[in-house]
Amino acid sequence: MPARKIQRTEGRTRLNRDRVLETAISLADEGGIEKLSMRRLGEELGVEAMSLYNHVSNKEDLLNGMIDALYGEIELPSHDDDWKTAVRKRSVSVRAVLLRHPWANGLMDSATQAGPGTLRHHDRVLGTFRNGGFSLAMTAHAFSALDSYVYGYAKQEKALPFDSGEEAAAMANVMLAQLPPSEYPYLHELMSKHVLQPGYSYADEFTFGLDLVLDGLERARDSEG
Amino acid sequence: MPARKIQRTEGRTRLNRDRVLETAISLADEGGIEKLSMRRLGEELGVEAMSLYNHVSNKEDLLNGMIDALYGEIELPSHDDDWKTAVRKRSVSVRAVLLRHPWANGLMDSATQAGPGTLRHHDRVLGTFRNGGFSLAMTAHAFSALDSYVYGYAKQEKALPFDSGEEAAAMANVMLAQLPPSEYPYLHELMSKHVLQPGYSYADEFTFGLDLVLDGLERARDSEG
DNA sequence: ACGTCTTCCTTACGTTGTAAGCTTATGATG
DNA sequence: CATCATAAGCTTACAACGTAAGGAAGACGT
Repeated sequence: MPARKIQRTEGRTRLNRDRVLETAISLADEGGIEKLSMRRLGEELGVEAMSLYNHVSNKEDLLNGMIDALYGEIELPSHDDDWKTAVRKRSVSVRAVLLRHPWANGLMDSATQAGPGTLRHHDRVLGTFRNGGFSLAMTAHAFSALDSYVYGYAKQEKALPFDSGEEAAAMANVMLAQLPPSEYPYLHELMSKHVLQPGYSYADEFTFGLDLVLDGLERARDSEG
Repeated sequence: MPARKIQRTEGRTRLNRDRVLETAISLADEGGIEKLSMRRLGEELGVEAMSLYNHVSNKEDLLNGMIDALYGEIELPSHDDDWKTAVRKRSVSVRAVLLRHPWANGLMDSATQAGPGTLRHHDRVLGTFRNGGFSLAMTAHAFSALDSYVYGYAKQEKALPFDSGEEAAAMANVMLAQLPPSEYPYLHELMSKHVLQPGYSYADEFTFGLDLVLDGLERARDSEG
């Protein structure tokens, strides 16, 4: 069947793992993770679904690979900065990546196997704390506390039905109208007198908590026996 | 067909939304969220899958209902405690609930519609901050920072392949052996000299970060203009 | 040119959520 | 008690899913 040969020669590149992962990521970016099926992914790559299994052992492996690829997008902490600004920049970058790929955070729960990108990233963050004068135990504390906050924030941010902007404000107004003020007085107060106020944006909460954690870590490091 | 009537009379209770939600929760607790299908849930309740749709509008509604039911398990902040211990107890309770139902955290991303249990819970937490002397803006900060940490921690805790115990230590040893020390020196150090040390338990990291956040919030409240 | 190995395709199976339409049980009204 | 509307349950069916099994076609070392 020469038709195939022509097609190949006309620029249809061969499949490989990276191309599969890349396409899977942009497919998930566009339509959400639930739109990513092996069949649709194959279609996008001009290939039958089963052909993907030559480069990925199953769907779980595909998802793990996508997560690991994403860790490569995160800006690693720089050696030129002091620990605090280095770690801070990294954290801002984590949030940016999770905003760009909203499906990723939920996927990391099921991602059992850490890939090389993930390990490299973690190693550099740990190193930044160690070289910043943190003891081993305090480094463990810091790593846990910081990333709990960062990933937790990203999770909340995604779950929230509002952040800012016209459309979101309209949505928040509808929510507020359905909220009995007598039953939920504090929620009502927060929504009407704060969230719906002009200039509010949930995105701004990120740096507050981030600096709170970073300052707390610095204090904990300094007051360590 | 009298067989059915007898069966009913013999204690086969009628279906209702609460019973559906309860059973779905315990099914997810036992076999993980991926084992929860409408067919299996029906089977567990002695009913065909389609019958569930009389009490739940679709699977998403079922999952939303499960989440809202779980919020009812969380210990609400008590009015008898000062804000810090009240909120602290609540946070410990959140973590306990998420440990009891490991599938819940990942589900909360997709839970668009907040139910009455969820709203009630949030309202009480907000009220605790307000009555603890937090301004409206600072309450928003506090709520965001604290819950980001708490839910983020629970997420990490579940994703981690180790925490403590014999079995986990064996797992960690295998991981360590596969970790090239030259490429990941800090990870290697942390694992061998800290995580694998007797007495280590990742669970202990929770209170460190929790108190760090709470102390930070107190300081922020006091230094507010 | 030939044999081997990889990549891709075809077909098929069991499982999923749920739409459509039917039957049976329940509870109010005559 | 008889009747009848409404709610609750069952049956069947469909499209989409992940992937096992095996065949065909291309790439590549010799």
